[in-house]
Amino acid sequence: MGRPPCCDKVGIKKGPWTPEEDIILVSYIQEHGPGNWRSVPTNTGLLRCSKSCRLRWTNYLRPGIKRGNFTPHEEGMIIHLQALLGNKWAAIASYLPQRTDNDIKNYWNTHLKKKIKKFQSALSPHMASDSTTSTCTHHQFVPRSYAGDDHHRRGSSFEVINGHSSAHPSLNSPISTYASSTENISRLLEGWMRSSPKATKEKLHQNSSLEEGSIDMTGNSMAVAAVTSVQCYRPKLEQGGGELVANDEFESILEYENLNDDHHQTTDTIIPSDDHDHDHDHDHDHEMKMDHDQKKHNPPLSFLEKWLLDESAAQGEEMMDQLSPIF
DNA sequence: AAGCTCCCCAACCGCCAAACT
DNA sequence: AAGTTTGGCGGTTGGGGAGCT
Repeated sequence: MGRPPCCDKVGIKKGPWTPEEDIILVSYIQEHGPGNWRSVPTNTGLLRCSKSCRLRWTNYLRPGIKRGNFTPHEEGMIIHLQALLGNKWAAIASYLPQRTDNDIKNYWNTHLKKKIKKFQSALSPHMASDSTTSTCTHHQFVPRSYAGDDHHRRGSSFEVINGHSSAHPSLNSPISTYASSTENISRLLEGWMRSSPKATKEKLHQNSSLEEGSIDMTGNSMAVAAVTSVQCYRPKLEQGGGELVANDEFESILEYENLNDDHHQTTDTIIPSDDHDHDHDHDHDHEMKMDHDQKKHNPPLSFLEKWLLDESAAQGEEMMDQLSPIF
């Protein structure tokens, strides 16, 4: 009955991933694409459970990921979106294409929560009780409690277009994806080499499957395959967006959304059917296709999405300006 | 230099809906 | 239809680096 077990519990390695493991995983995914995580440990020989492989890929190795150095713009967006959506990190991450939900969650817990609390304390001591259910000082958005709200909690922040999972809108651009993939692994190895040159040398000798050529794979040749396996997705507001308790401004936007629901195409219908049979020989045609593909994978944002991004950018920066003297 | 504390973040854990047989 | 596993999510933890004494 049911599926076979994803992996045996005995002999499963835990803890930090080594560069060797990363390279094996990335190479495998570049060849086979993300998904079917159950078969990854078996096929790669990695002594990791499928879940660990998936997490490593989505949170660290996946192309297009930017790490650290959150800009004021991003900070503002996170604050804004957290106030709007609550601790829906996956949903928030869908509006910050280069960031993972884990990264945003960490940044919120380690930096922003404190900042907000401090800010609220400065404004009014009684407001600072719980920043996770906080109100945004600019918009007064009060998200309902998401705890126990399974329908809302399990809502996907991505609309799957091509039937693949592990989606992220950052994958909309194959070119940047290519660069980022190379960057991520190179950076990883660079750090590893720098931190322990001796250990690196020893490890390379120990692992016969990792000849120097394998390391070179982190360069262009390695990432080439990644381009072909890139999947395209777009962020989508969760169905439960209407449940938000909002101020007048926001309610009017929701009304606008509702009014336009009948006229809006869904994500599924907005994507034109596959037209790869067309002639792409000429450069012009190619450019046209590139443009078309970009539009196809980045359909126009809904009014709410546009508003959110615009407002987040503007208000976020404004908010950070106000916050800066306090910190 | 050594010891201590604090902080950050990668990775794990547990839960749940969906998928699968 | 029922039982089992996967994939995805949010919460939490602990190793290690940074800063302080």
